[in-house]
Amino acid sequence: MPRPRSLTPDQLAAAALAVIDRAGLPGLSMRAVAVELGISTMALYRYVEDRGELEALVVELVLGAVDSTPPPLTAGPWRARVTLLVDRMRDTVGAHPAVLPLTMSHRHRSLGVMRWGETVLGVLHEAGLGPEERIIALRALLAYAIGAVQQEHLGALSGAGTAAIAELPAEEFPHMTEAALGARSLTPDREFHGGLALLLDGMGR
Amino acid sequence: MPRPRSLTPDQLAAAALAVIDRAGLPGLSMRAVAVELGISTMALYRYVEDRGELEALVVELVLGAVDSTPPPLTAGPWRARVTLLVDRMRDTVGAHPAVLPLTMSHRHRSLGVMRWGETVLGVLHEAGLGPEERIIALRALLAYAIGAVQQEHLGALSGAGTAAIAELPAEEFPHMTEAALGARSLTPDREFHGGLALLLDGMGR
DNA sequence: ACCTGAACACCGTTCAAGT
DNA sequence: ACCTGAACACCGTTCAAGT
Repeated sequence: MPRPRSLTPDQLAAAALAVIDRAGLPGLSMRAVAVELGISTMALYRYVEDRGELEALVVELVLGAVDSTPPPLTAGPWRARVTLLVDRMRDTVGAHPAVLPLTMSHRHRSLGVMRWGETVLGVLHEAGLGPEERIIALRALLAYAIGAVQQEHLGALSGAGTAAIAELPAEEFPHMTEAALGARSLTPDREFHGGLALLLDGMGR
Repeated sequence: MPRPRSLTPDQLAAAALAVIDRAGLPGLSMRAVAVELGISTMALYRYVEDRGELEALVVELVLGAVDSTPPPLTAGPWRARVTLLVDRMRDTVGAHPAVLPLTMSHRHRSLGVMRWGETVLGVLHEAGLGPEERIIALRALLAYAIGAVQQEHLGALSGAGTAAIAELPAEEFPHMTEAALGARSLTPDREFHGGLALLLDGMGR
């Protein structure tokens, strides 16, 4: 229905993302985005069917920014290259954690993510994984990356949550309290790469 | 601030969950929950500070339902027992996928999840993992389970997304299109357990 | 003192009234 | 034909008016 005029979808999404970065996800509204763009609220509907479509544009903008350049062979063995790719995805999503809930309400079919997946599959292919192994590995890597970013930014068991866990009754939660103590020195980065290493170990056989 | 009267937090949460299950997350409103309970809208504020607190109660209700009973030793080796526990978490979250976005906006400190984590750590302990290995493993399992459920229910690369991937230009996405073909016969269950097996393999060394 | 309905300040979206 | 502001039907929450 939109008969665009002077604004590109990317400009719309960038304006919405600016609103989100400034005022958080609750601050996102059609009116706020219109003000950000200096147009009337209703003018937004020239470009977008409804609010959901605007949200989808934001998701595309954020996820589409992931770097899918194939890591050079000089980056090391395939494990190192997959790690580099997964790190890029983590950084991409982690750059705008407030957008995370939107990725869940919009079945994104981001070309950027597709290209990233293509690159990952290529490395896994070189690593000698079979066809089905590659799919399972790719999806597991993506599931882990997304879940880990979520936990890191809003989860119960990581980061700030650790302190709360340490205060659980030790009689009922002996392992949890002990784990919380051990986690004091565990940075989010080491935690993320530790879990990723488990996945990569599993792929190596 | 609430000076509860006749309703328990669980009853509030159950009413809100009923609304969500019937009308979806967008259908959740203070007014709708009040109607569900047969009380005035403002009476809700006797039990709850604001809408966010009500949402948190829903998250607690859903996640708290996870079965944390230690799997009997007869359930098999530790891998099988961890798998059983992770499956339970997957089933718990998967039972109300519409609630998933709420788990992201509310740092849940669910006792149920804590108990589940305690049980998982116990099995990992018996499996011979060291203290830090156990934390990393637990968090990786949780990240994977959450991310996988999300992908399964709303993600881009799984389920219905596969068809769209198969239609990508094969020249630019040779691996993706091939993977989509191979994924035709890959059920969500096998996919989930395939990825989980990768993690477990990594823990086994 | 307690409860609650009207009211307020928002929201997404419709639509008629302007050009 | 195009654009847009008022209006509508919601929303969460405040608060004064009722008991």
